Amino acid sequence: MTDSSSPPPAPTVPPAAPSKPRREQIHEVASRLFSERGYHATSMRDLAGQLGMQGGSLYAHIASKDELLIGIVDRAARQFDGALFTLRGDSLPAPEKIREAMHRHIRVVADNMESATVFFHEWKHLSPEAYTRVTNWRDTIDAFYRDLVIQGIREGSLRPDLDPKMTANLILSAVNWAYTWYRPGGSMTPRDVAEKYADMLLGGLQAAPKLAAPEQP
Amino acid sequence: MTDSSSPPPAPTVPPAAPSKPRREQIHEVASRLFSERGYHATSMRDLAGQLGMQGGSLYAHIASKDELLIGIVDRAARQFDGALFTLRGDSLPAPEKIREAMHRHIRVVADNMESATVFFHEWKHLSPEAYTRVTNWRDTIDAFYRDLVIQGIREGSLRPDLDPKMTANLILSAVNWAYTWYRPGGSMTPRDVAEKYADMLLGGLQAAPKLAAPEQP
DNA sequence: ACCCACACCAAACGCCCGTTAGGTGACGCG
DNA sequence: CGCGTCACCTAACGGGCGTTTGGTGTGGGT
Repeated sequence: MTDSSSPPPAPTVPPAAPSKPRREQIHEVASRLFSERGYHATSMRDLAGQLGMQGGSLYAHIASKDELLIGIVDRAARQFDGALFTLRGDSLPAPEKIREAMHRHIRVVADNMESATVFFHEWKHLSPEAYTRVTNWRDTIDAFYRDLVIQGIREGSLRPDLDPKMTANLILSAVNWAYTWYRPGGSMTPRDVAEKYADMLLGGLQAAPKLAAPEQP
Repeated sequence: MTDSSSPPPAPTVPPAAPSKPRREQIHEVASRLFSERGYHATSMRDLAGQLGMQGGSLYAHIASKDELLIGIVDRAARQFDGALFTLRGDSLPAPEKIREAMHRHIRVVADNMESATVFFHEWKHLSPEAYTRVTNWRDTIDAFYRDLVIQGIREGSLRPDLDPKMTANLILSAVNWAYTWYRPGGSMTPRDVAEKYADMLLGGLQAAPKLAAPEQP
């Protein structure tokens, strides 16, 4: 912006500037429609109609309907990845790490309700390669939480009788299921949800932890 | 199976015996296909093919594809209802009641994996009346768990600082999400899953609850 | 023997699907 | 002005969809 000596920056054909807005608009609207109605119940003409164009015109910007789905699901997976895997290096005790992981996980869901919903509902309809890619990726997320529990048991911060697989399942149930009920406009932030969930999960629901003593004052 | 002492029960035209096996077969295969591929990705010709017949022949037994979906979803809802609402009267303390409810809930999911999957995935595609019916029904399930938590707080068996809505959400996350990972042939029975989940939820994941030494000895 | 209900088939209906092909107007550059 | 590019449109393609219609063979009842 400050240089006045150079010529206008190649206005003829931007050589490597494929970041046009229209393609992103299509992906955004597709996320919304796929999450609201489902992949197979959304037609390309529906999608085009929401963008004020005809069905066939979409193909000037995208290659196919499958490609749209793959793009949305991959994007969601990358969001989870980016949020969670920076935690691997941290040296927090396991309970804090679980709390933080739940917070980030729920935040990704909350900030990407539409693509997260598509991710959880439509991954079965991906093309075979994308399908196995997503399946393998999910296994690494499972392993992430499982390892986190194992670490906690080893360091003594988590109960030693925990089943790591089932504990990871329980944590994942809590954070994933949020896509069915969380509403971004509501009164709870993702942090609120994560804090409440982590408090309940780590501390337990029961009132008296183990008061073996007679409770006469 | 019916009765062996009475004469053959009106063999000419069973006047009100619509419980033919074929209709049930169709519903069963439809449950399987809808749960595996999704409602919109399953065609009536697919369904008929699995039963060794032509697409049009289905309509001698059923009225429409929508009716099939409604039947499957309603059946699943009735299973949950029958399992949970007999608990309303019981006078157990809340932790036992939560444990038992989770057990029954997970057992319904495990014993009806296919229709439960259809229920959780395809309820958005129901006809408007069935849609609102299912939505309202889900609210009553939410309320059931919420009331259960409120009861526990009142009677002092659950932590007084619990948010009943969020606690019910957490319990429902655990038991509902089971449809995504539970496999009936595996090593865990629904009871095993429910016991582990209830232990973790009620008792908490953390090792040392809070070594009771707030006062100086 | 007749009859009729039954379970199913073969073919078609109208409609919508994802996708492609060719055309049209606007715009910026030489 | 001429040219190319871009975003989009109109129209169509082949095919699959849910569903309907008019048979056809079979088997038990009278």
